[in-house]
Amino acid sequence: MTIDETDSAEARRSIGARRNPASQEAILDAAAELLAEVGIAGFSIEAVARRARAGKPTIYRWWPNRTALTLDVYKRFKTARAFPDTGNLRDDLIGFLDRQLIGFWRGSLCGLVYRAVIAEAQTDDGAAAALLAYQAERKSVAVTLIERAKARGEVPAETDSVLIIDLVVSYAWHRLLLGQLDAASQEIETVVDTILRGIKGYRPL
Amino acid sequence: MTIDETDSAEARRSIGARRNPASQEAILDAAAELLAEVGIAGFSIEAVARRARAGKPTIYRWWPNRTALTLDVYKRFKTARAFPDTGNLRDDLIGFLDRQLIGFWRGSLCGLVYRAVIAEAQTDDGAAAALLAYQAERKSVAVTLIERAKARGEVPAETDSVLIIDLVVSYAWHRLLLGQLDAASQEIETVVDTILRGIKGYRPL
Amino acid sequence: MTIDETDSAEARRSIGARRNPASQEAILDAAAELLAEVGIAGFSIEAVARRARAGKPTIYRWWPNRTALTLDVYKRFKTARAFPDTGNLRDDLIGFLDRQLIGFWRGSLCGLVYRAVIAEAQTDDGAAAALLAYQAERKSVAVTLIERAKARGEVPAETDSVLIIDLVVSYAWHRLLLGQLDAASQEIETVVDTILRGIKGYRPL
Amino acid sequence: MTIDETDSAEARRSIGARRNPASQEAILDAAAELLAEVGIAGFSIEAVARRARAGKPTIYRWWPNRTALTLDVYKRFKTARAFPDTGNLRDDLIGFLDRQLIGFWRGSLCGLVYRAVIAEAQTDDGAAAALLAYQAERKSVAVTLIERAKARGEVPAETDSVLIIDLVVSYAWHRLLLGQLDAASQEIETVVDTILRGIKGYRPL
DNA sequence: GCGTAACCGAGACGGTACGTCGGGTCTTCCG
DNA sequence: CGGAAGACCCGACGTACCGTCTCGGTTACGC
Repeated sequence: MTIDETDSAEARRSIGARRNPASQEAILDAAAELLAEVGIAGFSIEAVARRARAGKPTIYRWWPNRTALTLDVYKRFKTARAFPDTGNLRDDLIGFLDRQLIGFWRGSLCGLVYRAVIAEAQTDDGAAAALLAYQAERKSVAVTLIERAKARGEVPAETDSVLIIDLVVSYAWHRLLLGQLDAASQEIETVVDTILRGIKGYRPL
Repeated sequence: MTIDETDSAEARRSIGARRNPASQEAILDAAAELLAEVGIAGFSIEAVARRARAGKPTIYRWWPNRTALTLDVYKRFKTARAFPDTGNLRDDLIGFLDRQLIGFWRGSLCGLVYRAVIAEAQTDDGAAAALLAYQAERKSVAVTLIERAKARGEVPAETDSVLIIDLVVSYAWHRLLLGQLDAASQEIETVVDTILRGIKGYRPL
Repeated sequence: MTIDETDSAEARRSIGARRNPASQEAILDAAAELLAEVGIAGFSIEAVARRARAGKPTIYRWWPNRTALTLDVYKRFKTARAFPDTGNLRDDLIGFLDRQLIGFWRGSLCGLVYRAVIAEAQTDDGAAAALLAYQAERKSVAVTLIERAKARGEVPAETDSVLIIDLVVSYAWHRLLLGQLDAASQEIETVVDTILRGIKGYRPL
Repeated sequence: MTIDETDSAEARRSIGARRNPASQEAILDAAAELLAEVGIAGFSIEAVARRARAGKPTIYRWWPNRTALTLDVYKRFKTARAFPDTGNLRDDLIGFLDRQLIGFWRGSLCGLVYRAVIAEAQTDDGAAAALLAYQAERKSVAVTLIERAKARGEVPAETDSVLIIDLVVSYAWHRLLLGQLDAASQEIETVVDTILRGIKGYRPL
């Protein structure tokens, strides 16, 4: 973890009439540490301020509510991860599920953080909006996978790209929210195959 | 709604050294009403007690925490809903999505309540366990849809019934949690078709 | 202490349509024990009922409120103590202060209990009334000391007996309520002498 | 009463990172009013907070418990009252009893408040210590009455000044705690005379 | 000799208050 | 103007007792 301890540090002072990056760092660090240590419950603005040696108003100045902060912690961890073009849709989607969703959540705090964000979005309208916006942006990126396949002639042009991505993401969310990421990582290929080709041998009556 | 007003009722008394069903009813009623009126936020034990004209200790006596109460409210609404056999899997699944999940959540408080339960399950371990158990039970019922199709020869015997149901349920959860049930109800058929047959015209390279 | 343990005893049953002395004993025992163990604070009807293995209504049936119970505990300890006639008022009053008030309170739980009663009388009207009645009764007995002295010709017939007793009792209360019984027992004789003869050598201008 | 109504006032805001005197005033005012209106019972932190439009935490921030608050209310009322020198001990003591104790308690809330303080001192150790300290300070002032008389040659130098004051104060407490201040104010002179000269016509055997 | 009345234990009930925690706002002071 | 600090009001948390009530069972007394 790239978190440097700030507990015993000298209190940061203002650096004049502009945002102090050190404070923002300290706050995000503290938030991440808290999430790691005490989990979603017990993650409060108050606790973050205490640990970061920051004033609550400093937090509220830059993040309108707890959700925004949580989401920022999430984004911070979400290093830019490209969507490498494997040349075929199946492997693209497998990689998407594995490295951007399930595997990514499993391997870091991010699963925890994202669960927190989703939970808050059920309570808080602002959080819901923020999450929706974030979702839309992420999906629009993921949709390029499908568009690439269309360009290759792998799937027809009239394919509903968004729906396909929705199905993939929905599956990942479901597993995340039920704490079943481990099981999920076992069946990624099956899931992708099902979404691409449907039920093998399906014979409608 | 099957809720009869209890606000102006005479205060309930103890009926001796055992649980007073009227109180429990009033508490669950009040909880449901509150969820309907103010949503998940603002749904507090304190508010429930006020509206139900019940003492807080009476609530805590029977429900260890807010999650338990919320789950009880959900179960209360979840009337037994059958899975009518339409004779083909496609219509079965459409009916499942429409009447048991998306449409059901849209048409009542249940969507709201379920969102609350899922949110709390991210914070509270007990809630998570309760939700998992409930999920497992519901899914095991839904799986019979697939099994019926297997018996009809509609799908091969080796089809992973649970995965199919998981995909369907995942999609519904995703829409629920993002507050997109209305949009979801428009594309139920497309979703089912995709899950059954995959991407139409998919031509793997 | 004459308290026999009742915790592990078989629960007492009703003995028919009359007061069960065993229950009353157990309740008073439990109350006394609690006062001895946890002091005035933490002495609650609930705790008494638990320890005595009695139902709360059984307590409320026989004692209208906590104060009445406390007062009964006090009376229970207050074994009949006569006012032996020493033949002169000074020794009578010294004995009264020493054996009925200060020394008596010092040597047992009674000081504690009486402090509790007085404290409750400040809050509870019923308690105030009960205490007043008890006071009146006790004082009327003590007044006989003065009447005996009148009969002996030791003090004039027009002496205000009640006032003299009031002064003696007031002094004892004051010391009790400030937790200064130990110091008080040292100056009993001086107090009595002052009350009987006033300030020695007082020469009004 | 010097209490200005704050019920309908605009809610006080924070005045920055330091104690808001307006809040403290409002809280003490509310406490005094409550004591005046509903007496010692029903005087709760909760009720004070409600009436003062203050948060409970604000009260607990500055007063560790109810006793501390009650004592502050008492001190607030205890305006500096001098001990005018009448030139003779009898009138000095009568004035002391009448204006500093019995009459003072009768004429204001102070009797009520002081009863509350004494009651709480029986339960709470901190309150007991505070009361003792207050008592000691008050008595040390009152003792000057006797010292003045000594200087005048009215009483011998070896007179136990503290004991005389104790007797006077004890009598006042006793009447206060039994709610007999009205009766007490009738017999102030008799009490003082008895303390000064003893039982008139006392003839020890 | 049998109903009935009062007692007993138990414990749930609606309440009130407790003392604590956190949310989000505000203001002061310093840089 | 930014940032630390911390007080402010508010409201919810979960707990402890209060005094009342009803229950099922038991026993003694009176008809």
